[in-house]
Amino acid sequence: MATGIDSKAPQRESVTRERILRAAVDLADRDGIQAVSMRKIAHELGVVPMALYKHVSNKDEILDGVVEVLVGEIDPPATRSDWKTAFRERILSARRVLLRHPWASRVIESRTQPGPALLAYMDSMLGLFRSGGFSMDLTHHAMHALGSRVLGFSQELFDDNADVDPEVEAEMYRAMGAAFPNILELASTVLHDDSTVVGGRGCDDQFEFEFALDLMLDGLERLRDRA
Amino acid sequence: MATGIDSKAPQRESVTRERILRAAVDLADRDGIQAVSMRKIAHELGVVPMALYKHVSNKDEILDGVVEVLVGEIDPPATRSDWKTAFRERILSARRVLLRHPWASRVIESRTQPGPALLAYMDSMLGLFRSGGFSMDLTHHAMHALGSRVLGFSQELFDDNADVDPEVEAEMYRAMGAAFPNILELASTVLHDDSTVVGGRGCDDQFEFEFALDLMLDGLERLRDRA
DNA sequence: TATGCTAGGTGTACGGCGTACACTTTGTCA
DNA sequence: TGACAAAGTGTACGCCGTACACCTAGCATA
Repeated sequence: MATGIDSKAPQRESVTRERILRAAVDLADRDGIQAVSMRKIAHELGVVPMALYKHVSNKDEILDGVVEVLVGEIDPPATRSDWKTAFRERILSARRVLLRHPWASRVIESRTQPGPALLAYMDSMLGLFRSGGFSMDLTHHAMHALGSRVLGFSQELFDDNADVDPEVEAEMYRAMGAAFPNILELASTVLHDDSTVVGGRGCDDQFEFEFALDLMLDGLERLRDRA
Repeated sequence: MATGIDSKAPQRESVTRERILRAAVDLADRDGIQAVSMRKIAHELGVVPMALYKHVSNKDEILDGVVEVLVGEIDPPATRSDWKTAFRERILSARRVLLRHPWASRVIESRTQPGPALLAYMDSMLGLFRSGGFSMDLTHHAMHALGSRVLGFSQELFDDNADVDPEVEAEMYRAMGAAFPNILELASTVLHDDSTVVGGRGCDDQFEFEFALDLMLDGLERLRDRA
């Protein structure tokens, strides 16, 4: 009681690197990635923007840190499973993280150097391949081939999550019909098939993701066995 | 000579949508994508920033247009080839475009809706699958699986083009050794193997790209034949 | 020839951004 | 008690996209 450090008074919890990262994640979850600015993070913490610079050196460092936080949310690899199951499960765990944080893939893509958590994740994924009997060379190619899929996302060419009302969409397809017959046919096939699919959206993203993942894993396994 | 529209005086060529797009591409090629701003484009055209808004409605429209320009640079599909060769060649042509414009993949990723040129490209690629005897369903999954690879790029997890001097890099690997043994082993394998590779860099990106592409195409072909 | 419309270009301004730099405040220990 | 360092503040700069009012030149019509 003499020292004055008694944790009595709540005294407006002070800023730390960790609180900054948490605020950034929360902000992105709540208001989207474009809401993550030094000013808004600071506001969230009840502090002036420049105060953040006592704990991080710039915004990029915050984004790097956010990626590390996200990677930290991925489950550890299952022990006592064959390499393929363990690998697949871990990727699907990463994917669940990304689905919780829809803005995350954009942030990850924007980073240019991996931090310790991401390195550890990659190292562990490499280890799974090696334990499955893959040569170092093939493991290397495999990781490149998988690309961002090892983190649970794939780069779709355009975001079909845009919510256009079905009427407009139907009109669009009609207009496209003459010029783009294959797209038209694809659209009608997909829309027809998926009447039962969750959300009524065009395609089942989870299915497409696992389809592509298994296509790669099976192909890689075949290459391993051929050698 | 009476009308006054004589094309004698050069009279400082006026702004058009096309000149705006060309200026944007040139600017990105020369100074990087972050240099593409309304102000800089306008400056490039010898005009005030707000003048651009008489020809495009906002910056997003310019970026959409830039993507269309890029897609227009992709070679048309080879006629008289089997589906796989034609498909592969066209993707590699798209890749050449992206290598000419290293900033392009970032712009493409940032777009949310495809324009006419991209739709036409996709339609034609779908057509190649169909002509190769793929069902509409399998074609659909194939396009999802390929993702941005149909446009010639793959989303690498981090950009190993960062130019760190080899000494620093070696030190990094040494430090990593204990914590990330697999990465260390991979790095030494790759660095050893690639002493002859173009540019002396870590990996041969073109090889990795084609490796992954062929892995997918072969896998897809097998699925087609099984059905 | 005079009138007025229109397309294209201008100037100013606003609110956002990241962050450099100089400052005050606060808490700790000698 | 006084010094020092760490944490937080305030102001300012140069960027960004773009809303809005304005000006100007060229043209068709009366």
